[in-house]
Amino acid sequence: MRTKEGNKDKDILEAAVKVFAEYGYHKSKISKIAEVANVATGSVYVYFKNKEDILLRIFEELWEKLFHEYRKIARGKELQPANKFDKMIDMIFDLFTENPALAMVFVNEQNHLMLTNEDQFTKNYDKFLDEGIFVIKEGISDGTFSKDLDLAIFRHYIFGAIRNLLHNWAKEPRNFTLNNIRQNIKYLTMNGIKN
Amino acid sequence: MRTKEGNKDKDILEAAVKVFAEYGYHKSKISKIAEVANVATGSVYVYFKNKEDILLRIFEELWEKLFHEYRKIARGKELQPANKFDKMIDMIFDLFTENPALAMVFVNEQNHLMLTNEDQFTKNYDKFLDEGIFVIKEGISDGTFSKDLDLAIFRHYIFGAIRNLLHNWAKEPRNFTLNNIRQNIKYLTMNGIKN
Amino acid sequence: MRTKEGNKDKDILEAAVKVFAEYGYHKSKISKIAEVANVATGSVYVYFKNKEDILLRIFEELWEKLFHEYRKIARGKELQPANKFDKMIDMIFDLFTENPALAMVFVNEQNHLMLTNEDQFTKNYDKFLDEGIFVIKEGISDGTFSKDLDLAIFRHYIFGAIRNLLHNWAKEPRNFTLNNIRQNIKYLTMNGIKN
Amino acid sequence: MRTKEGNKDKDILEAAVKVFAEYGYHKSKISKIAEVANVATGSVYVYFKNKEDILLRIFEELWEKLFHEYRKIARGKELQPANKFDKMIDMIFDLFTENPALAMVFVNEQNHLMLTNEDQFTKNYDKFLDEGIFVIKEGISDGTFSKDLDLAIFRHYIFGAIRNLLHNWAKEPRNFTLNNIRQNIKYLTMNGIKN
DNA sequence: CATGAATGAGACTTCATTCAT
DNA sequence: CATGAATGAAGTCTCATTCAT
Repeated sequence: MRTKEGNKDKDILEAAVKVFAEYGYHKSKISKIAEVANVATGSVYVYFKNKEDILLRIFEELWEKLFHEYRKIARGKELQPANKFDKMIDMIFDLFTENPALAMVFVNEQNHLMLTNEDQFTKNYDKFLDEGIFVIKEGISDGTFSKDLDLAIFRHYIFGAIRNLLHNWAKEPRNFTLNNIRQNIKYLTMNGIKN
Repeated sequence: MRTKEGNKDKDILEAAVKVFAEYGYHKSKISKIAEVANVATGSVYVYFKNKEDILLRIFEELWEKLFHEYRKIARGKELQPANKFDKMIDMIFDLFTENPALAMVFVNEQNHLMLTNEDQFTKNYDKFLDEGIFVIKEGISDGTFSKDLDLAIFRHYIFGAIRNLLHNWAKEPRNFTLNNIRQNIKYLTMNGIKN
Repeated sequence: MRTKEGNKDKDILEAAVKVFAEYGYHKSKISKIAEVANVATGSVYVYFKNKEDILLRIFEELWEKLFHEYRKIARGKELQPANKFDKMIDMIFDLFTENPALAMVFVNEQNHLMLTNEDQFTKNYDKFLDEGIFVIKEGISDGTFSKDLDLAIFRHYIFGAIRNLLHNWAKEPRNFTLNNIRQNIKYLTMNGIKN
Repeated sequence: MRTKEGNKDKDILEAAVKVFAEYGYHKSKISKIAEVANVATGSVYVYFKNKEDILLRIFEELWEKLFHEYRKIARGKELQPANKFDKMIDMIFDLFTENPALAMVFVNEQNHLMLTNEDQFTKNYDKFLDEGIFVIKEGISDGTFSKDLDLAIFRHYIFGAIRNLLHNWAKEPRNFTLNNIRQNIKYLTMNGIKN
């Protein structure tokens, strides 16, 4: 047994991602998560208030990360809007390439959180999407993107498209090259929105 | 004997859509569905094998309907591919406009079914998407749509985009006009794929 | 379909014997009994008060029959006690040979009835056994059987032995010849009790 | 952590014997067993897979015990076959004298297990009976017992007789002296089989 | 009488959560 | 902090029984 330096916190979170990805949130047992994390069942409750709290933390860390990366890209001065958008697509794909299980959870368990923690959840989700929209607006201003775009709609459009492709990829990775997916998304979306 | 008055069958299905939409599949109790359907708890089991069977039947009826409509559109001789595509978007939006709860279930509970009934589920899902793809291929042949499209990817792209928009609309209908959503989808996608 | 002249009463009883024999009382469903009897579920309740009542009637008819046959043998003037005893063994074996399913029910479901209908049940059971004991007493009087016998015990002894053999035979008829069983019982018991 | 105080394992088993004896297997509720065992309902499922598993374990422990005792008697060198047989009768009576409820379960719930777990059940049951038959064979060899005995039949004969007497005694102990029962069984059977 | 759809009480079992050590 | 045995609330499903036709 490798000795852990006490990152039980993180171990549990990682285990939970794996387990949620495989069985879905509701069919995932705390005892299974604990087992995968190499931790006693009771220990889970030392670090997390309850089962839902685990899911919440998974998303929080995810939004946090996504938001910061997106913000960095969005507020950068060097790139053009089209390139920023391009980079944003890349960013999200890179993240989930490293952790397909995370993609599954990200895609499938959002609804559960929205049903019970709507406010807290939406806030983070919106902050992240807003950074994307920031870039689109920039592009509209400088004439790169069409000014007919309804941004409130576009944000869900692009997010839904990506989410669904990630889901299908994570479920059956051999059906698609992730790189191929990302190229197609860029192509389809760019054509869709450019002026 | 006590003869069937009305269609308890259908009543239960409709009640289930409402309840699943509101609470999500796992937090929906059979007793609640029965209550909404105005039926005794046990009666649910006269018509459905178990809880999952209800969900399965909801989707089956949905795929059935979607598939037939799509097939009719796809195989028609009068319309151009672009118009067929247009009509397909309309069709799906009309369906869910009439029944927002169905949209919620459609969007959120797919994953659960795929986890447990993958084969049966995927078959119907694929048949439906194939009809859409049929039209895209037609459009590629006659030069309407770009031949660079990767159809395996596009099908998930467009489906994901629509699904997510429907979800967000069904959750908070006042945020969007459905009509607006559909126009934007058509615009974005058409631009994205046209030659 | 053969037209029944309305012996639903008997049809149900016969079906119940078959079903109880195969599944045991508790796992037997009324609907299954009705199906085997070629009758609607509800009709069962036209003829029987409830499930237990069916079992009760099966035993009642059985005791009735056994009691009368035994009484006839016991009170006859021609035979010697040893021959009467012999005939009694034959009688019971003949009955169950014709209807192995009845043997199964007879053997296995007695306890259930005793638990809930003790008085009613015991009365009939005792009346039947008493006729057997009557013969034994006769044999003791005339010196055929040992006067050391405790009749209260012997009645359960011989009945248990027969019951268990019938059970094992009914379950796997090819393991034993019924005739062989009956000869052995006679031999063992006769030796056991004779003076 | 909460450590095991005492043997909940055993407590539940003992409680189950009492409850099964009183109500019969099917009418016994897990909650009742838990209550008698002074344990929470859920705890039962920490130690046993399900209700049937409890019954199975009761019988397993019983066969185990009976088999070992019988084997010890059967394979001993000091006693004569007739004395071994005698001791075997004693042994079984001593066991159930200490625990009448066990006798009830032993007698009444066998059939349920045979219906669903036939193989596993029969194996242990047969092993136990075989030791008894071993002694009978020994007695036939040395001329103590009649060589006309059909052993396959005799085993069920004697077992059924004992079972039924135990049942009737356990149900109404004041009707019989156990000692009286055992003497009569020995007498009847010995006479029945001796040469 | 006959029917079989409808009922709803009831029991098994699961599993998130607690808590004594 | 860590543990995992213990808990008990809660929900699915079964099926004997009823009853409107």
